[in-house]
Amino acid sequence: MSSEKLSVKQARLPECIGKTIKIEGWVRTRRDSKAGFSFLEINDGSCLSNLQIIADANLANYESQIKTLNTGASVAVEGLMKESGGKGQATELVAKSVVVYGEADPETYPLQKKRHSFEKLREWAHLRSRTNTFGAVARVRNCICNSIHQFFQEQEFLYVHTPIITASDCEGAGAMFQVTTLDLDKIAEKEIKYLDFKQDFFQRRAYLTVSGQLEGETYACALGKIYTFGPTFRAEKSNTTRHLAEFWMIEPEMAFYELEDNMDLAEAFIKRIAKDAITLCPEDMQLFNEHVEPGLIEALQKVVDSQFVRLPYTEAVEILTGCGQKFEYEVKWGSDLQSEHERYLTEQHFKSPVILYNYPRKIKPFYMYCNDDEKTVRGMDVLVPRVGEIIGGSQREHRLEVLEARMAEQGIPAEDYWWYSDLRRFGTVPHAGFGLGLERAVQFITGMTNIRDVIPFPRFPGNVEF
RNA sequence: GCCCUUGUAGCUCAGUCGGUAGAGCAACGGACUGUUAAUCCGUGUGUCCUAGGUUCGAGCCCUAGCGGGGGCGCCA
Repeated sequence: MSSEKLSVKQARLPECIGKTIKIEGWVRTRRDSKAGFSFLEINDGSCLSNLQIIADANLANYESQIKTLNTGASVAVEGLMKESGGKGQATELVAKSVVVYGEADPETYPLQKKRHSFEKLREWAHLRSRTNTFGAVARVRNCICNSIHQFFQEQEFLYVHTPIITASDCEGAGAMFQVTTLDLDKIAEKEIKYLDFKQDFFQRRAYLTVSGQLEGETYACALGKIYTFGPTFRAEKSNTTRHLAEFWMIEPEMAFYELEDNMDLAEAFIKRIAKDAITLCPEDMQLFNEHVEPGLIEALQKVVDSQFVRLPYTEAVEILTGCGQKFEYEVKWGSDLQSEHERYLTEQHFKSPVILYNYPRKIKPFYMYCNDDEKTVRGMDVLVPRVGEIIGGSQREHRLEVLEARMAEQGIPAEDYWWYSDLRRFGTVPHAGFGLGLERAVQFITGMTNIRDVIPFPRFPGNVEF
C-alpha cells in the first residue's frame, strides 16, 4: 500500500527488486519510446548515478506532463522496482504515478544535457550543484570532513570552537577583514579623519580570524590534544587557483608534542583522508579519475602507501641549487622558497609528498620554536604534488624569555599577546600543531585544479554573488 | 598588485587579405527505437562585451574601460 521512500543510491541496489517504493529527485534526461512509454533518469544527489524510470503511456498525466519533462524538472515517482531490462543498470522503477513538483523550461534553464565548462558553471553557482562533477565534489568534500572528525575523535582529540571575530591583528598570517558596526556612510559624510574605535561595537578594532591557532593553544595547554575546524578569512587580493578570501581550516594543537610528533600526525592525517576517499567514494573518485585528473586514484594510493620525504630546509636549498634546473627566482639560504621550488621538489625530484622543516627564523613567525643553532625554527610545511603547500605548522616556542625576545625581534607588541605569553608563564609545556586548508585537501583528493570549484560559494576579490 | 590571454547564437567554438556572420551541440517539429551523452530528417536563432577612433566600409585595425581564464606574489 504505502510505498517506502528510498534514495536513488538505495534504489539502484538489486535487493530492492520487488519492493514498492517512492523516490524524489530531478530529471536528468528523458527518452521517449513510441512503443508507448518513456525512460526518465532521476538524480537526487545521493550518488553520481541516476535511477531509470519506466513511465508508461497509460499513466494519467503521460501526454500532459511526462512527455514534456525536461532536464531539471523535479518529480516524485512511486512504483515497483524491477530488474532492468536494459544494460547499464541493475534496477529500474516501473512508475505507477509520476507527480511533477516543478518544471524547468528548457528555453531558460541554463543547464543543458551536455558538458559545461567549469568557468561557465561558476556563473551559475546556485545550479552547478546539480551537475555530475559538482555533486561528486560535494560528496567527496563531505567524506573528507567526516574523515577529519573521525581521525581526531578516534585519537581522543577535543573539537574546540575558536572565535571567528578576533582582536589579534598581527599573527603573521596576512591581511584581515575588519569587523565594525560604525556607520561608514555617516563617517564619509562628515569627513571624519580619525576614527574613535571606543565607539565601535567591541570598543577597539576587531577583525575576522585568520587562524584559530593562538586560541587553540590555550585549550591544548589544558586539555592535551584539540583541533579546530571552522571558517577562516584572508583579505589579501590573491588571484590564484589555490587562494580564497573565505575558506575552511583544520588546526590541531597538541600539548607534549614536538616537531617530529607533529610531522607523524600530519602524515597519518593526509593518508587517512586519501584512503577514506578512495574506499568510501569509489564512484565519485572514478569520475575524477576519468574526467578530471587521469591517474588520480593510483597517485593517491601511492601517497597512502608511501613514506613522506622529510627534508630540512637547508638540504632543500642544496638540492635546488645543485639540480641544474632553471628557476625564475634564485634559491638562496635565508629566503623563502617559491612555489616553483616547492613544486620541483614534490613533483619532480621526489615525486612524493615532502615535509620541509627547520626554516630560517627570519622568515617565520614569532611563535615557532627556536633551534639551538640560533638560525632556524621548528616550522614545517607539507607539500604535495599538484597543490603545493597543503599544511603549514610548527612546534611552538614555549620558553617565555625566548618568545618575548622573538616578539621584540619582529616588532610585535608583547602587551597585545599577554594572554598568549601567560601560557608560558604558568605551567608551560612543549607543544605543536599545524593548519590544513580544507579546500586544498579537496583539490588534492579530487584533482580539481581551481579552488573556486571545491567550495560551494567561493569568495575572492570582487566576488560575493550568491 | 604585476604579467599573459580571452570576449561572436542558449552552450562550445570557427570567421582567411578589412567587404556586412557560420558549424556542432542544445531547443523545437517529425520519423524510428528497451533506450541510456540514443539515432535520422527538418526548423529558428545574433547589442559580434561597452564606448570612442581610423576607414568609402570594422567581428577583424587603434585607444580606453568592463567581464572571464591562466601565471606570479601573499599563504592554507
